Amino acid sequence: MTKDIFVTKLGQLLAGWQALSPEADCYKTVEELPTVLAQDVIYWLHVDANQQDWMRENIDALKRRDFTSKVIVLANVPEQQAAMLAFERGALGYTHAYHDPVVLSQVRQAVEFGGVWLGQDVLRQLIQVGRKLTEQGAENIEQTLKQLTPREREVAVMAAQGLSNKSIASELNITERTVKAHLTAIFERIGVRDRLQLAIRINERLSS
Amino acid sequence: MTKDIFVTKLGQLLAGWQALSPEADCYKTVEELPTVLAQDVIYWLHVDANQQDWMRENIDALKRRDFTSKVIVLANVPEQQAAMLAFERGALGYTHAYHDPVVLSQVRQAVEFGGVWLGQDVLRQLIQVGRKLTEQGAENIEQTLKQLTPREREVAVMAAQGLSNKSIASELNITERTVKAHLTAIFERIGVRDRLQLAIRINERLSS
DNA sequence: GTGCATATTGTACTTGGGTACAATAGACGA
DNA sequence: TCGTCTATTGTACCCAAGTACAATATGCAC
Repeated sequence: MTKDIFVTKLGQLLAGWQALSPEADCYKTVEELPTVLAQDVIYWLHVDANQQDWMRENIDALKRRDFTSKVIVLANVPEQQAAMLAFERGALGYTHAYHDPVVLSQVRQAVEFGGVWLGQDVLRQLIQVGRKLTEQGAENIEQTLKQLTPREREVAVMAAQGLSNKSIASELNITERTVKAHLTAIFERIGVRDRLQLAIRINERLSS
Repeated sequence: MTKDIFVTKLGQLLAGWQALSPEADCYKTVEELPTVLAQDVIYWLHVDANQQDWMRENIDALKRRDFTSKVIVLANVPEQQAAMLAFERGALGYTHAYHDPVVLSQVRQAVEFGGVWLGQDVLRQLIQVGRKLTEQGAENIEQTLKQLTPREREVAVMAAQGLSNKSIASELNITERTVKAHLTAIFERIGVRDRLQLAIRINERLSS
């Protein structure tokens, strides 16, 4: 059975949380947590407004302890910004701290079964910006880079990041001349005329 | 009580779906659906591999009928691409068609309670690309460009698009020398050393 | 009127990027 | 074995980009 562990500065469970999980443990900080824990644990991290740094650090700490641990963030004041930060650091859920136990149970189950939980607004925002990048991005870039040999790919990416031929050369332990040779081949293959065009083409949607 | 309506080319419910919702209706196409329906409906759209167009059209059709309708996509072969397309069109869930009824029930509840459901991999991809755009993106670029004079902004953007000094000059009806002067000022102000760095900086997060 | 910011242009110079000729060597499949 | 692909390097050359000296004109705030 999955165990719930709450981390909240309050030092005790909110009524809703207790209803959700009567036998849950509760700690004030991540540091207080015992080093050895059961396998199946869901951590509920309670976060006040304007504590994004604290949240991030604590998620990181939990992930360090056990990379597979499942973390759900309970926000007093849910914000898209914070939500995305949370998910980026590896949280699997982000929801309102004062939600109905029914909803919280919902969130927990989603996470328990390997899914994630987030509000529609958060998702919507992610979708809008995310899709273009993945659709044209990943795909097109891959398509573009796939035309190149492995070595050329290295050079192409480095050049696109703004490195000089000299830097690339010393990075790859080859001469500047060789870098130039690769670049000439790259330009030809990709169909651009110089490294600036290459950078634009590659960075266009790569920003992953 | 929420009603489940399945749309699948199979013409009948899979065993798992039946277990999930014994009294669910089932249609072969969206067109077959009766025009008037109960309020609380969750549509399950069953999609084969390589049918993204079909999926998109059907989600759109369901949304047209009732903008608030909740759509969950059941994919025979789940793909991130398709998942993001689905969410973009307004779907609230995307999962494997042959998942265990327990999981499906999970998905349904999440959607029923106003959440969404998606796999970790999909989310992860969205987060990575999405966050930067929203956080640093538009904002930082504006911040960067705001340091420049109007004329410099024009030049900066054109240079970042890969235009040569000569092109920019003729485009703006000024001499190449003037373009260079602007660029020198731009580099100084922005804190980059050449037009490639400028392009990277500007294109970095502009793609929104 | 005196500064200050903006926009414009000139000449001369340095330098990094890119191309045009190359050549050499290893890996690998037909 | 022979040809093709990949990776490497050399010399010489051209040119766009950028800098180092500038100067000039306009508009606006104090």
